[in-house]
Amino acid sequence: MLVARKNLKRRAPRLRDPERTRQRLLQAAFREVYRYGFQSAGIDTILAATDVTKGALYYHFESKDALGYAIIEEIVAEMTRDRWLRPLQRSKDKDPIDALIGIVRAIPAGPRNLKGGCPLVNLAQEMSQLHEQFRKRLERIFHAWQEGIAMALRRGQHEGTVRRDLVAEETASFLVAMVEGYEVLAKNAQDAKVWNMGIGNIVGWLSSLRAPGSRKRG
Amino acid sequence: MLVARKNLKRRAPRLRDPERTRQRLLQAAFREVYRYGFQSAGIDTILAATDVTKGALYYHFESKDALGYAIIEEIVAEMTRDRWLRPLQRSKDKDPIDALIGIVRAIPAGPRNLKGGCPLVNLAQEMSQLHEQFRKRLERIFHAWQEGIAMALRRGQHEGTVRRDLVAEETASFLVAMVEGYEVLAKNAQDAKVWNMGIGNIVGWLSSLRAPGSRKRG
DNA sequence: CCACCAACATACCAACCAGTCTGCATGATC
DNA sequence: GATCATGCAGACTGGTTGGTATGTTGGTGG
Repeated sequence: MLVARKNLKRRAPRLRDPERTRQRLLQAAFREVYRYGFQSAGIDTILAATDVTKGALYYHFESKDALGYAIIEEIVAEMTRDRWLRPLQRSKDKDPIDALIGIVRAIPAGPRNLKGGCPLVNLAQEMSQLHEQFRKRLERIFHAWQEGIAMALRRGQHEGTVRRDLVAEETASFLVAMVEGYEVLAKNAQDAKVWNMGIGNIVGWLSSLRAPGSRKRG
Repeated sequence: MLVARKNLKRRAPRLRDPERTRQRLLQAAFREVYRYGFQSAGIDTILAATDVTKGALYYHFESKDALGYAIIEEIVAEMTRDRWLRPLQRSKDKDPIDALIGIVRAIPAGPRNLKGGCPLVNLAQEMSQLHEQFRKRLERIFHAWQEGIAMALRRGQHEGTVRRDLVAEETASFLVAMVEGYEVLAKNAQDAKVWNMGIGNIVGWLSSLRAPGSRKRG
């Protein structure tokens, strides 16, 4: 007598908006990866955070690795562009030191960022030694970041606002290292004071890059 | 008629040296954790790298977490003491800036360290937001590290070799952030040139901490 | 020489994991 | 209005995971 019941309870009317589904997946996956790391982020956990199913995920992404690549190239890279490269582009008529100080000061110190640290560092630390495909993609971001800073510094050297005795690429990498380093310290301390102290130190160092005779700090 | 055969093939004469067994486990676990991260390091993989069995592991360590704590407190902490705190102690009669420059220059840039980065940063990045017990133990190390540097700087200020206008704790944390930051960059780039450039930048910055009138770089 | 305990060895387990497979609804096309 | 590809839904699978239960030694005190 057992009638084979079809137990397919539709959860919601199908969206039929594949691009939107893809974006939802990407965002949820990013949050999970940001929190637990790529390796420890579970596919099922990601799906549970959305109303998307496994079928949809593997329709849009070939594998978990492919999902990771998309996170790096579409979300993490975009964050760097948004926070560093575009502001540097926008302030092409200003003193680059001022622009950099403004950018560093604008990095949010809210509890979320404090807890999770910098997504770029997180992924790089976890994956770059294990997975060459991840490493290459992450390095592109680091490179673009440093190159953006270096370009601004070179312009400043040309315009006379930045000391001419320093090598732009080296100084740019130094700034990146400082930011990333304090990001690590603040994340471990889970304390906004650590981060604010770091900002202060970095800003002070940035000021020391001004060309002698250039405007002093306002 | 099936006689229950005892299939216990002894692998080697029992060592009967529990402390040695514990150390072997710790070292193998450290290597695995260093490579793959704590969460992704598998118990079975660790055991496969030694000739120790699961029974022995769970005799010496209550859980995987306990094993992680031991790695932090007995291996990672010891590395920091060995590389930073003891050299600073030993050079109590020297200029602390010279001592710090020597220490930074002595950080190995070989392919192994380059690949894996700094174990302290690796663990902190992975665990500090997920697991309070890990975070607390790691923070103790960071704190001791910074405090060791700060003490040396204070002594230098007292003796007149270090600028008096800087706050020792802040400067110490800045140095730590720089080292950790370049550690991240070098690990991602997988390139010794990045690390050497970082050393150069850090040494240059350290030199700028000398008190005016104090001996110039030799 | 026997009891006992530290120090393991090994089989086993439930939970979880990334990934697959089959099926089905829906809008576009002819 | 039949056909078909797109865009999924969801059960299932083989392998791996940390952890446990139970057994087995070698040394040692009595």
